[in-house]
Amino acid sequence: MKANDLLPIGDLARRTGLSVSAIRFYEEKGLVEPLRTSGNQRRFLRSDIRRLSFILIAQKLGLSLGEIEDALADLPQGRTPNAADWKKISGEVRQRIDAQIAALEKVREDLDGCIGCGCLSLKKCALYNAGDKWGEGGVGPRVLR
Amino acid sequence: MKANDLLPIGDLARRTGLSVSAIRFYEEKGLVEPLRTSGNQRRFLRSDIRRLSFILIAQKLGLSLGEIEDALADLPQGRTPNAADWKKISGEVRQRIDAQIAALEKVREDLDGCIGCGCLSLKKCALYNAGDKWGEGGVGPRVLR
DNA sequence: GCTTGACCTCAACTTAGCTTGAGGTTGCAT
DNA sequence: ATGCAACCTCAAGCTAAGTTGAGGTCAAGC
Repeated sequence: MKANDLLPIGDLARRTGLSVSAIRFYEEKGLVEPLRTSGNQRRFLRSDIRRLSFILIAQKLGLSLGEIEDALADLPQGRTPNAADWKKISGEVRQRIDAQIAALEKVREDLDGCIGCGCLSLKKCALYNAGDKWGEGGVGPRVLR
Repeated sequence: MKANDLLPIGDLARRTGLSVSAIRFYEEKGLVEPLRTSGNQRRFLRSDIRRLSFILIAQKLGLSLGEIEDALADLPQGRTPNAADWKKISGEVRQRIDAQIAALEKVREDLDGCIGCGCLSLKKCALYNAGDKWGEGGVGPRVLR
């Protein structure tokens, strides 16, 4: 087998499907903390493959990199995370999925009501009012501050 | 009752919860096409309230403004859309919701499998591979071109 | 008929999440 | 020992979806 398990950034990119620049960007954001060779090249742990895969998955669930960082804060960067570690943060993700599904089902229900009435006519419309609730986490017009 | 049903932009903003600047931005994008007074001020049809509400809803389902424009292309800009019009495009949205729910259920299922094995370890991992499927429409690392 | 709040345009700025490019260095295979 | 692909940093650019501000105009009520 290979002498040690440290991966250069290109390998990690190939194995995660991420671009090299994206991985460097994630490092900048503190999501991964690779080691460095004496010549300053990044060397990643095998466990970083999981870490990055997790980032991809969490992103697709709509979490921002900041939120992902928080979630990953529980995972020790030095130690290869074990099943219990993953179970914990996967559990958090699972809750998020459940919440999203529930929200979507609510929308669908409201929309079905609206299809009948052709409304979408504000104030009195369930869909419209629901909108303000499931707005958290959506895109929508930005309200700064 | 009021002489005619043309609304200035501020009224529309108040009634949709959007900001004035956002509505102007949507016009720029071709999502609404208000009339103009002789003095060049925008005047919106009542039906634009629905139109904008629909935009808000569709956005929260993760559609981009471009996709929303496509969906709305079926709605005539001059004529007040009727129940059948709305039914048609609401139907499209409903399908989208269904698809999203199904995708999330798939992820949840896979994640449950992964919690057991603590994997997330690529290639062989269902979650990882699923990722590439439900990636369409997600955020994720940008791949241009 | 004047005032004043609502409206107008246009340009520049914002945030997230990256990509691209320039210019230079490393490290593995031969 | 050397070639060259893969790596490095840093700055600038990009997209989406708006916001903010400057400087100016409109229109409705008194």
